[in-house]
Amino acid sequence: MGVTIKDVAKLAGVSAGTVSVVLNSKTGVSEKLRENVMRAIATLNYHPDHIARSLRVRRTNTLGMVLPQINTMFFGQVLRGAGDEALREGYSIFICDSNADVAQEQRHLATLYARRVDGVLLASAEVYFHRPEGAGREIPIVFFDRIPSGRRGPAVTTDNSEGAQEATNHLISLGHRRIALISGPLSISTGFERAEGFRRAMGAAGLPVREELFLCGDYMLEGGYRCAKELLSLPVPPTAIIAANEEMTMGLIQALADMGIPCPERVSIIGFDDLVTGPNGFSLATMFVPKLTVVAQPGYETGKVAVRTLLQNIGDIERKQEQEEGIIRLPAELRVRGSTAPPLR
Amino acid sequence: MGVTIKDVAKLAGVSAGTVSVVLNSKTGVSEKLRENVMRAIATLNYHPDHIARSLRVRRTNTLGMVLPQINTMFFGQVLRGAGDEALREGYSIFICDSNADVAQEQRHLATLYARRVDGVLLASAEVYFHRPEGAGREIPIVFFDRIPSGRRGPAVTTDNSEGAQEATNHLISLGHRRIALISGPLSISTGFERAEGFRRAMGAAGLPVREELFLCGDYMLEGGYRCAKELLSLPVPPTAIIAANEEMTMGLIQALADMGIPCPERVSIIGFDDLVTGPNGFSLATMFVPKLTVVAQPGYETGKVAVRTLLQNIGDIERKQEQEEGIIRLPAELRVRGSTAPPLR
DNA sequence: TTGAAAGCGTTACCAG
DNA sequence: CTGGTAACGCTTTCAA
Repeated sequence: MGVTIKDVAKLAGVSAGTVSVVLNSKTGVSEKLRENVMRAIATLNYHPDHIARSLRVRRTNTLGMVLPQINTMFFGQVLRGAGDEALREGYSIFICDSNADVAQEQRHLATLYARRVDGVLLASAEVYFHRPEGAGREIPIVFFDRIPSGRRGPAVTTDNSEGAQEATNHLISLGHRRIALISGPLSISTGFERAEGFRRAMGAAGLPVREELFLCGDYMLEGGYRCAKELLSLPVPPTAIIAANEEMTMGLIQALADMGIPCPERVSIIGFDDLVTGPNGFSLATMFVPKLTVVAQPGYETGKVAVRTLLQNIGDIERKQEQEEGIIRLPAELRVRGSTAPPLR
Repeated sequence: MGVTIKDVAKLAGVSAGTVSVVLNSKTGVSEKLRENVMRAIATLNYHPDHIARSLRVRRTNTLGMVLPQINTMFFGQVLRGAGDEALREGYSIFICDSNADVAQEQRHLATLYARRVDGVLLASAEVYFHRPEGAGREIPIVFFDRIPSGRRGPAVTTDNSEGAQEATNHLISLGHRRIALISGPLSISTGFERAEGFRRAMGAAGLPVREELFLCGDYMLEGGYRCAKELLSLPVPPTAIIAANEEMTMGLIQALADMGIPCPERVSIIGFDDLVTGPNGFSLATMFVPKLTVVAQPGYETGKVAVRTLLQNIGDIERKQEQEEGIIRLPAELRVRGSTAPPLR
């Protein structure tokens, strides 16, 4: 069926090796020969077999990406950034949704390894990362968003601590003192760091972090909803609430609506992530009433930088150079909108 | 570096071919031999090379998916459905964002063909589809969401006409007569079909489709915004507006907000697509004020069915059977919420 | 039931 | 600068 390099060689009256040289090296071929070969390629409509090439050169120009949730706005942005950068560099990406499940993540990783991807982008469901069982070979990994302990390799994430601090400081400067955090799991790096930024800002302002105002959610909508209800049912409820990720922010808003608590009059809220959708960077946070004050994460940039870092490391390994191992923290940005206001009285 | 099938064979004291048989056929191997080989595999930590295997068997267990916009709620759902189904069947998916650009789509398709994917899932940016230039081989394609004319091969999409009819009928039954449509491009099948459903419902009710109330947008937020403003600035504005996709719905809502027009008091609105995010099927449409009445599309199911159909066709080709060529229309569902109400007076 | 050998479509090495 | 030949790691005949 398929037309191979040999067919081209035959038609052009040269050897297969020569065709390969024409195809792969810019130089070292007489102009006449090159034209000859190119014509044969065109008439036969030849397309090199990427699989055969991969087998031979031991490089697939393929990346694997596994993340805990494919259809959220944040990861949607990451996907775009990663895809754009990969395309630019001639790489394709296998995208795998682990469903935040460790077993599924392992399964995906095993598949990716078997497929000989050149590198992996990983937002791991695991708290402590061990390389996939029996990978055989070492494949460069770049962690993004959440960074498991025990990792080896570079990571790119948002400056979560700084972002949470800014959010908290904003509330403090508005005059809030009873500020609550619906935190993510402290076992996940982003959850821990955001909690830590919150604590630091509170501490710096001489405000106590009351136990009943510091609730750990699970990064899921339902958890955020539950925590919000708990907070708002307190004898003395908080005057401001920060939710530590996009889904819990929705839960929080729903709880407010269900309980009929006006925002920002009775309680100010800040979400994490700007709920950006579509290619033009439109924020859904502006469609809520009131418009949501948020800490925006640079999702697109995260994907882009993660791919760039991974490609860099792949290159370094080939050149047997030292690889990057550090954590790259992309800046978060507080976007003040209508959901935050000074507390009553 | 990597441990190969030969290493396993050597350790187990058999030939490479035998190891392959043990690995790939359930039967025809003595129990003792099998155990022997398996032990060798375990101790060596051997993992078959998927690339080499693909080259030999001329099948990659890989699918390509190209879509015009990766980070929208609708396609996010499709991605999940497709990914889940592919995983179940042992396939991996290359996901490619064409950015709704024909040239980029062609580029992606060429890459996918070179990589010898077993099949392609395509939400095409092209109105008239031609197979990618010089694909060499015929690869099965399943179209999803939008269906270009000139296609060959099956397609799965929402029952757009029916969905638009239901939406229109709902408004009519509420008493609306001046109903406007912010349509998608009529060159795109989904746009055309939704417009057609709208027309049909209006016709059946004996209502005219006024020219000034039938605007063609571009499926983008800005376009929806512009159309909405135009409609609402009319001397006699419509009492109800339907927007034909998710981004134009946002544009419509924004226009309403900017112009300070109360919904549903002064104008009722219906969006297309339910803005579902996350794994639990949570609809963002419920977070707007008022909650949005929408025509929901079964995005997850679309992805799932598309993959299933594609795999079916791949199998049929191998068995040299006739392949499916029809259009599968998944039902749309009207979800009535707060943004639709009877017109004033 | 098992082994040997011939490819799958490339690229890389080594002669000429 | 070009051609032949040997891999790459696997599966699949075909014999034994």
